[in-house]
Amino acid sequence: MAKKGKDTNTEEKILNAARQVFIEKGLSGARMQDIADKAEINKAMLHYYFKNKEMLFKLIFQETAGKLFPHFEKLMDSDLNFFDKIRSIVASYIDVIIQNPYIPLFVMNEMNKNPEIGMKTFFEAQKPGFVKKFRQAIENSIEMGLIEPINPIHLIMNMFSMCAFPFIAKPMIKILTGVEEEQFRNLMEQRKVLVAEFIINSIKK
Amino acid sequence: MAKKGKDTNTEEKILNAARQVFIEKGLSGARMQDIADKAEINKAMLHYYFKNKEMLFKLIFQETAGKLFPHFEKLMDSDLNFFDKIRSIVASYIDVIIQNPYIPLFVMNEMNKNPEIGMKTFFEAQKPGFVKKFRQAIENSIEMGLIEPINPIHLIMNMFSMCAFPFIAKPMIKILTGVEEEQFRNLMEQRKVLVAEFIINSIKK
DNA sequence: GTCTATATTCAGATAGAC
DNA sequence: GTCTATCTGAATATAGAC
Repeated sequence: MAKKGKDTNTEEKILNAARQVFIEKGLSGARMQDIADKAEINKAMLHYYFKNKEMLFKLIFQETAGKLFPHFEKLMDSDLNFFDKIRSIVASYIDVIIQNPYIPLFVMNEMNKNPEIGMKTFFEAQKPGFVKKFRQAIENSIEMGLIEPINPIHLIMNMFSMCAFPFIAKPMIKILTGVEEEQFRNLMEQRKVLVAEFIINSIKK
Repeated sequence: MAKKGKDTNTEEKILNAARQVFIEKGLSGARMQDIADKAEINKAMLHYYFKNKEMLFKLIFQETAGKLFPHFEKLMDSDLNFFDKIRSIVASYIDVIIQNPYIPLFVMNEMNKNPEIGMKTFFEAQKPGFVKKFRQAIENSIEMGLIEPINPIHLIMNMFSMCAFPFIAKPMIKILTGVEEEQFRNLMEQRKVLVAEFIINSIKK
């Protein structure tokens, strides 16, 4: 609570540096030296503050994965109608990813490559209640004749796919379509509205 | 041309082993020793047949990336109507991924992490003509009043997102929804039809 | 808490016999 | 072509002075 600069103390500096390096390079690609350099300290400090590379990684991973499903549960509890809930989730989800574009690939990749590193128990604890609530909302909407019948799991997969995948596939999209950085950003902005309407268009009766 | 077994010669054995290891662990996570073990030879052989790790990786990557967009160009040239083209692409694309479920994550991840390793030029050469043809087909369908106006890039992104992303997110999907391996396979089978209809439902006039 | 120097382990690559 | 043994460099981790 002293200086309150951004990188107040050494621990903060390390965590900030580790976050950048791990998210950019992944666990196996990251180098402790890179983290030390970026934090402007030396390698020995890393081990003073954090037992080893794995511990440091686990911290960063769990912190990062926690950002993946922000306030969706509150959103599901709100009194918005079903379609507006979809609109809100899509918009805020894409917005989160625009702010942190590397997170989806980072999380998905590490979950595939390092299934043991505690992410399973982490998510099982975290298991966002919003999934259950979302499934329920879908089933209700079907019963009420508001939308066409569809397996809720497919609908949820479709939604998150269209939100997250373009960021994962960004390098390929840029090559295949010829869009540049700024146009890509514009496209992602558009998707905050477009994806929701695309979904609603498809399921509404 | 002698034995014609599956792993006839050493080179084949190495390539098969390298393919498995690289796709599972990625470039930075793969170990030459793992490849040698899996190929049932020793490390020295790897360097006898392939200059170094990078060369071997580049080969595997390009071979693998080449599988990503199979015969789509032929398909676009066929005389199927627009909706049936979508149905065909979705079905055959998901089918390819079911056969090779790790490919999307592998390719996307390495393109992000190792943008220099020649994938850019590779895809610019390969640049599947089907994208241009697909865009054209979408624009035609809009002009003909067959479908609602939509930016072709968004439509293409939506389609490939829904096809590929569930495989990338598989570990998370299994945790969040509680589905097991076999149910997951069933879901993916269903998507060969479901995704196309979901899209068509959304855009048809 | 922070640093320099060093230990240790691991991984990629090579030499050289057969 | 194939192997064993070895070299070299890199990366994680630790010891110990300040």
